[in-house]
Amino acid sequence: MSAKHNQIANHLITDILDGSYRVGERLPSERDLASRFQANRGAVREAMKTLQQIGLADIQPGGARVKQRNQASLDVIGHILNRGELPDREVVDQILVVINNLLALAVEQAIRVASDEEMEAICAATRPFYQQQLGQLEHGLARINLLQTAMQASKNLPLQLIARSLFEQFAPNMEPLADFVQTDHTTYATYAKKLEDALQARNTDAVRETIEAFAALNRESLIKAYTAAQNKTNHSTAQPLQETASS
Amino acid sequence: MSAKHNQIANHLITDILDGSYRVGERLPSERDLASRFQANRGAVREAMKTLQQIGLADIQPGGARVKQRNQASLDVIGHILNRGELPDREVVDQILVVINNLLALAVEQAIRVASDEEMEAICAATRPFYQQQLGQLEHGLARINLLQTAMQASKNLPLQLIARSLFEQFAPNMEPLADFVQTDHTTYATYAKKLEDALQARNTDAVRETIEAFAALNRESLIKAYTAAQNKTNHSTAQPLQETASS
DNA sequence: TGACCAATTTGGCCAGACCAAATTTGAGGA
DNA sequence: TCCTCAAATTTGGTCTGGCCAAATTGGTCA
Repeated sequence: MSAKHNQIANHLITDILDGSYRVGERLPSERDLASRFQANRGAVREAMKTLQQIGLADIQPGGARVKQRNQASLDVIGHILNRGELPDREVVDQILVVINNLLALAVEQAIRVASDEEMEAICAATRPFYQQQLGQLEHGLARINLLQTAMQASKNLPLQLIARSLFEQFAPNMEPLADFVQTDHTTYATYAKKLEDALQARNTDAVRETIEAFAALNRESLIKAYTAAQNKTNHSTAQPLQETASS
Repeated sequence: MSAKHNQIANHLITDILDGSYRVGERLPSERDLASRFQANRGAVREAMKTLQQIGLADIQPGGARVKQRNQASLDVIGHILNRGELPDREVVDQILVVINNLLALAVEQAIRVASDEEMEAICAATRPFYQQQLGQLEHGLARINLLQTAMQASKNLPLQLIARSLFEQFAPNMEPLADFVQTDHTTYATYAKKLEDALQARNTDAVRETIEAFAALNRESLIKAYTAAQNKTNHSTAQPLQETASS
């Protein structure tokens, strides 16, 4: 379905991430790979370029060598999460930590530089949480909207780019867990109200505090989702239905 | 000197960033570009792939279209900073904000998860600032070292990747300003001592506070550096020497 | 005017080839 | 035996020219 060079790239990325090649080791030559994948060297070449820009390989005349994971680009995250049935718990947890912090920073910056209209937009984004009865899906969308609105208002380009890159790699890979996530809407509503108050008071400390509360909430539901998902996949290898698991 | 596809890519990136192509507009076809740059289509192809992965262009059968700046990858930052004689003040300021926040987060996480040895490593990284008489260059290296040590200790992969990507695009582009930066080593030393105390007490709030103080200091010296650099380039178009400019 | 279909354009891929740089290898010398 | 240095090979970078499928475009017909 996807382009051939993407198939090749994904294959190589998976291999590298799985540890099939050690750090510093030389990857097979382009000609070699071309024959292995039954592809033209040009296609392999583009795949290699992907690896290079993702930061997994350092490619020079003489050979391409595998780089260390923590020397890679932010764009590896998606591939790291993509391995296995469920995304790596630890990395997901780390991402949540970072995203929450970025959100806090965005709001903090917004308080400094945003216009009244933009601040109002953020406040408006908090209201659905306690003014409306949201379904699981709508709740997720509302959270995304809050994040985006805050990023917009921060007027900080690097911050926007980071949040966007991170989120776009994060979100699609959380799909396998989606059915097992059960958000505590009530507590969320309480915190949302608190957040709006803090925003309207332009109280940076209170904002950060509230967002950390959100973070704790998210982490908690994540842990539950993981245990639920793991139970499901252990009991039946077939399709997991949306049965509810309680603590 | 550089590879041909890089030349082409850089040319196109510059054009897009300069606004030669409007958002949504179609870029010239690969064959067209190939003849313009007197290059082979394969080389152009690789250049286009670079644009795509940087997130500046969306490339499909039928044509490649320019994307919005805030939809790009984090990797555009370097190219954005690279335009003009001096990097864009605003973006540099935004990057400093983000980096300082990431550093604070890293230390915060380190306090949570790092071993005593790793915490000690961070503390050790703060000492050169007040135990030794550092030159301008050594001072910069010490700051980099502090950042890296903290990132290491945070054990947060996404955080490490973000900080690394951002910093590696940031640092080389600050070269033109390097001669005009004069750091207040004394104040830096004071804050460094405070930071170490906060670290040893594992006091998250104090850490964040201190790092914000660092941020203010950096921003201040940045502003001075910019005014000095601009005066220099205005007065003589030739090589700027390391003359000292005071407020 | 608006919907539909063919011709053209465009990206994706392929085959085979040449060059320069890096690596590997092997021969000669200490 | 071990080291050194040059030749041979490997490898990435580029080129020419061509075919295919999808997207765009333009013209035609209702």
